[in-house]
Amino acid sequence: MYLRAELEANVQSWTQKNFPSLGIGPWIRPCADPRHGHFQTHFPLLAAKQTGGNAREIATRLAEECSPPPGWEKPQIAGGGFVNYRATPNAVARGIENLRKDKAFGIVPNERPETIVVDFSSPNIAKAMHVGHIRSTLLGDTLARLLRRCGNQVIRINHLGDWGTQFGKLLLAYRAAGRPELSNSNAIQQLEEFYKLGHQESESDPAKMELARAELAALQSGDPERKKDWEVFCERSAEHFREIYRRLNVTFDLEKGESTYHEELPGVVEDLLRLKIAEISQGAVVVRNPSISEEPFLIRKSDGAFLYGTTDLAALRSRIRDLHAHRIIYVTDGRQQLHFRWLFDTAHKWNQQGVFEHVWFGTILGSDRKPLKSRDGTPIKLVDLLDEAKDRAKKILLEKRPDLTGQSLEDKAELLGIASLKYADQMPGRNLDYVFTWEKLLAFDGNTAPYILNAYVRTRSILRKAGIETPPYHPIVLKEPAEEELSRHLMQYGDIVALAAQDRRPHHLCGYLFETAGMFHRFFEACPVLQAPTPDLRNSRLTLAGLTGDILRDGLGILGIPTLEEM
RNA sequence: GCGCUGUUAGCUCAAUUGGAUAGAGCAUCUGACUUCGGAUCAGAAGGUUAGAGGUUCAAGUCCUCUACGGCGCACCA
Repeated sequence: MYLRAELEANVQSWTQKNFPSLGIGPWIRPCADPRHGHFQTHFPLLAAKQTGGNAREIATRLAEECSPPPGWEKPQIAGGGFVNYRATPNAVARGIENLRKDKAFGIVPNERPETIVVDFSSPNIAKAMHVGHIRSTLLGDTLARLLRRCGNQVIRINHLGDWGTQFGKLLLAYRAAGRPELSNSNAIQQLEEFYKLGHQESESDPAKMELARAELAALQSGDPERKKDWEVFCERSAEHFREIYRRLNVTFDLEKGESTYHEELPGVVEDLLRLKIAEISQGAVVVRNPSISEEPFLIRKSDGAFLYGTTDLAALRSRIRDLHAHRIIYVTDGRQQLHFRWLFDTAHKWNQQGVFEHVWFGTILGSDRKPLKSRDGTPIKLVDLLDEAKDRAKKILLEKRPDLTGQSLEDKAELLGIASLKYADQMPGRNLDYVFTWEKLLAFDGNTAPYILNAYVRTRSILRKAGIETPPYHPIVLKEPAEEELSRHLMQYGDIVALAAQDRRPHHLCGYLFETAGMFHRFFEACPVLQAPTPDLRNSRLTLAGLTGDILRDGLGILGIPTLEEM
């Protein structure tokens, strides 16, 4: 319990006793303006509104009857019914000493942990990953880590697009070319070209379209030769994905393609028909719900083929039935909102017991403000983006660190480039569309990963110079405003992580870490550590610097950004 | 047409979910150091939160309307 939480507990016990009908809060939040205090509550205003009482009177009672924890100043009443609180430097120092001993840095696990499936990334077989995949991959990865840190059991799933109609066109062109060997180095590029060829041919020639359909049907009914081709496509694609995920350091617990559910699809549709959830309309099988949309949700085409939604229903059921998920979180582009409303609505009618969430993010747009699409335009390949990130980082490193050469230069460039990319992608709120520019995604100045990493490096450098291996535990003494402000800020870490997890919005954590780094830089200017005026102060500042470093590393780690000891 | 979503400083974004005087970065200008790592810090300037009404002690945030973007609306995923 650190600072806010201590005060929260006191205030809650008072509000529970005096105003039980208002719920349990939380009531205490940090002051936006430090002149008012460190923390504030506007509880009296809410209580007055609900009970018809007088806000200032309630504020007075709260201030007088509910004393803050020891070491806090007397609460002050302000405005129409705010109560402001201020912790003394001693109380702050004690809080930091406790936080320093807490291996979780103030992150409190859920009281009721859940098994949560996070479904993210989901690239398509036989296609290169491109910028359109980056947000789902990074957001899903971070959410999985956030939810796990909050005490849940998390299952990360990559739901690969390995069974769509694109395989008919791909097989058509591939087989027409005599099923050539796919080279190790650029198998994906070859596959993309075959697909493009098959697509063009079948779009311009109805007979070819029929052939493509036949290829797909043959594959789906288990023709051995086509099955074998398809397996090669999958294997080669997996190699490509593995390399990207290795560089991004993203992992999955399960990689299950859509093909996994192929056999279950007829049963799903029959089930829904039998339960009168679905009906036949114009030869197709559909689910209706006018409150969602006039148009129905299609789960079987009139030619008998199944769709995206059918596969998703089967996958959803499997996650509940086989993985015992309480909650499934789908991380995709916002354009799929309607699809997921239909999916969740149908799943509930189907009596699938669970909580389903669509965590969506804005579309990545090209410079023309139109979505970057994979078929028209030129989507930037993820490999190229990662390489460019590394190159730009290397240029800056060569300026700042001319002593670096060889492998250590390569390694640092890779780390810094990808760190910047990851941070830039996660820093804006997730429901904004964003226009893709190299400059924005690969910035190294201002609110960026290098700024935060530099603060971390400074914390490590101080400890190194002091001859200390691991961050120490010393009593905390706070003299300067900069160190007190930093200390109070560090104690908000747990609250911010909880907020980011609950909201499924990691950008809160980005903002917090940026502020933390800024406060540390200010502390660094204002408070000499190694040359501190007294040994007690030196020890205190060493401890504070160590703890700041630990929290920066922990927070960046949640965002999937590794730290480095020097840069 | 219906639905979803957005519009905040020149640009890119925040704002603890209805709280007090809307904050950062970039760009511009001015300062600080013979550095516990300058990939830093301090300061200046920059705003009718798209517009108009409404709800209330309090609105960038909620409601209504308008304008302008983006997206989605049966056999693609």
